[in-house]
Amino acid sequence: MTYDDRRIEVANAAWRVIIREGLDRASMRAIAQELGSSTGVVTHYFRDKEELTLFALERVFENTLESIKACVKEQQGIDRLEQMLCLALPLETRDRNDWKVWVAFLGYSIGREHLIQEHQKRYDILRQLLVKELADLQTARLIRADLDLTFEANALIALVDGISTGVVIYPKQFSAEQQQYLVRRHINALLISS
Amino acid sequence: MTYDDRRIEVANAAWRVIIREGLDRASMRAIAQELGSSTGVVTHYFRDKEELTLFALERVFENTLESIKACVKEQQGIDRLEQMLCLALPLETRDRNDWKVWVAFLGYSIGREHLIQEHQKRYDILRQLLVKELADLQTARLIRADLDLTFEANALIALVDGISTGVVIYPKQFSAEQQQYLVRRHINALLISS
DNA sequence: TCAAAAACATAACAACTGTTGTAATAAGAT
DNA sequence: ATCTTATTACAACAGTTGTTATGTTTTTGA
Repeated sequence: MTYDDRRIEVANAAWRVIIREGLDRASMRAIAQELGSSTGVVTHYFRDKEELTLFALERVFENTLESIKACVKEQQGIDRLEQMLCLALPLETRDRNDWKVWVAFLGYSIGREHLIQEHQKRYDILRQLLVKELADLQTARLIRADLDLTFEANALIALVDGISTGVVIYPKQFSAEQQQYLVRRHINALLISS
Repeated sequence: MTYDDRRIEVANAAWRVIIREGLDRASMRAIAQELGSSTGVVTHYFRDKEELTLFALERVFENTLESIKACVKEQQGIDRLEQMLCLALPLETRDRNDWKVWVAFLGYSIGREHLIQEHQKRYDILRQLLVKELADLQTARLIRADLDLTFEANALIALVDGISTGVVIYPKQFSAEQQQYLVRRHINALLISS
């Protein structure tokens, strides 16, 4: 097992503790115990706690981002945009855990300006991705030409964010079909009215 | 000053610390210092920390809920629904602080099942309010008759939640006009298509 | 095979946490 | 004025936290 693999194992342990106990209760000792080792391991692979928790968050983000980017190569047109958004949604029970970590970090960032900036960075990446996607759809004349693409990208992020937060709080709130329907309905409002 | 007034003063101090330092760093001592007194005052008015923090959250919720209910008596029809949702949004810089507390609690609830249930209770209240509102609009034949009102209420909550979270993370993301526009556009999709 | 390095364990540190008990003070009523 | 009660202060408690330092074990590489 390589250094990086072991690092990821530690981060995964942190990931599990955060989901089970909460971010502020994910102590070094709790993470080490979850990993089945001593705190020495944790401190050996991560300079301090912040580096560890940020790495765990980065992994959650990067994982879904990659699955989104992968989808881009397989789909086309409006379906592609819809698929991209749906891949970010907690359609399956499994995906809900990633969103739990995300929401935990969001709340943890209140009152910590540098963590807020971390989130801004990630939202920026998502926004760029969506703006690019919307621009393609616009040149293909599939969505309206008078749209403010940055604004619409933000609106799509807010849509996914709102749905997912609701599902994290109360899983039965939206079924997978209902989540997809909301995305479709939102996108429909962007289409060329013909 | 009555007992309840003083209680609220303590809760307001907690509210300020949560916004400034974060929920997990809002210690009894930090709150007492913000209040300009000793921790004895804090423990005197609240059994324990959870009672205090939940009271602070309840106040945030109750305040916006009351302003929403007040608006109900002054407006009518579709405008009323729109106004209700806009009152929950962080249109002004001031409102953002309440949303910061809300988001902080949301993240803090991850891994704490009883806090999740607290949030469910509050979402239930909002949902009931919106379902009732939508039902009135339906009987007035202002919105489509084939809508699942509970689902649509949840969708509206998700909309407001998503927008507000975005604004908390990056205030310039949505101007007040843009927030209102998103609400209007969403509502438009519910109208009778004529 | 053997030294060098990486990986892990353990313990101690100081700082901070919520809570509790006790004492001091202020307010109000009799 | 005096007794009672509400309010506030302070200190101590036991527990937890992140971090650091110092060992111990294991692996690696020549």
